[in-house]
Amino acid sequence: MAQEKLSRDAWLAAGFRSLAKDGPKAVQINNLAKELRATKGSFYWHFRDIGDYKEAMLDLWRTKVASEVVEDITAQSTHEAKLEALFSNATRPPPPDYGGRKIEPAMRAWALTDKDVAAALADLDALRLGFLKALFDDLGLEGKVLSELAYGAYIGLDDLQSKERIDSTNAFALLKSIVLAMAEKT
Amino acid sequence: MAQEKLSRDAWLAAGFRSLAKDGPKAVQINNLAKELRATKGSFYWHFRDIGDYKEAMLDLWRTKVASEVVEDITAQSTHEAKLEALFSNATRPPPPDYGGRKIEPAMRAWALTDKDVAAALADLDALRLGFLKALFDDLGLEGKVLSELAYGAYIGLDDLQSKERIDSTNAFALLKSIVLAMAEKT
DNA sequence: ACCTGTCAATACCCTTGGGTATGGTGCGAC
DNA sequence: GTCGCACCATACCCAAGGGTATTGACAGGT
Repeated sequence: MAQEKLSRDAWLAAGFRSLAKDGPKAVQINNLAKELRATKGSFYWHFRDIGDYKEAMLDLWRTKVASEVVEDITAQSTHEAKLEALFSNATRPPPPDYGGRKIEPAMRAWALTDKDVAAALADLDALRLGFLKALFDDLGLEGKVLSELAYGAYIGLDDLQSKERIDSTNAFALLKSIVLAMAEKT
Repeated sequence: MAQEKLSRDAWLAAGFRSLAKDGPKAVQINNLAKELRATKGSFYWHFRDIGDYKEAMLDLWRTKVASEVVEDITAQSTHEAKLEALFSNATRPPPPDYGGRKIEPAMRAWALTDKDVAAALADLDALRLGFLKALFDDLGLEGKVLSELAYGAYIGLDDLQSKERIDSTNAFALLKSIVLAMAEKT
């Protein structure tokens, strides 16, 4: 954490760590600088202002962290493999450098007070919900309502897990078995 | 909203409205005063400082809004009626004066940056999870994991509903039918 | 050796928000 | 009517945080 030259990515990673650790209001220039043992001088070299920084965080999050679940699953061929990939992805947290498991609840919290974050999150939600709906529809199930339930459970369990000492693997396994049982009926 | 004399409760209600509408960082003295067409003079008459105010909000929320679901359900006698009350409670939002449906996601967001809110929320989570577990256990189901899944879905759907244009009633109905089907198997 | 571009430290300014002190205003009690 | 208290407005102070300007350190190329 104490290196000679700081990079844009180093500042962004510090932002994700702080966001995951202490919530949206910890994403402050002075705070990040202290984390990196640097000063604002470096920050304002790499970023025009804090809006620019936020934008960069959202871009990085959208592409590198959040959306790759979809790509992971579309890579699979059979429906069973897709479901498998879906639930294993739901269980596996993002890399720690991008905030780990706490990053998404923190982003959703941030969206409450920041319109840009809210917009990015709305895009992601629509993407994931549409994707889930299509996946469940292909299985002959009621995609719309089932996708909402599943995604809701995903969000809520992530939030619960980030606050209380709860492991969501069992809950996801239960949900998976439920979906499988429903799919077999058709 | 423009009345002669302000009461402690009026300030608190304004806090809940602001919290639900614009997130945790909208709960500021000047902002609340503007909402109530008053000034800080009134605030500091009714409350010692902002910590005192937060404490009062949490107390009110804990007792009047959040916990009454549990009481609502324990009032029922049969298991079926309890389940019915559970899911109808999950669908019905809190009164608008206490922030309506958006209040709980906002509280969970607030918990990320405020230790007192986090503590209150942890209590509530433990209460509800324990309650759900007991209820499902009584039905002969795997209470622990099922309660986590159900509560996770509750939290997530609430959050989704507060951000995107989604109605959670169908998802809850589906979850309810799933629980009923599992209960019949025993 | 020197110049140039990259990167960062320091010292500021300005706005915002919590907090305080003090001075009103209305109204019931006597 | 005037005293006293509940209630609130006004004018401040202070710390924090975003933003800017200036200066300095170091490297690579010539």
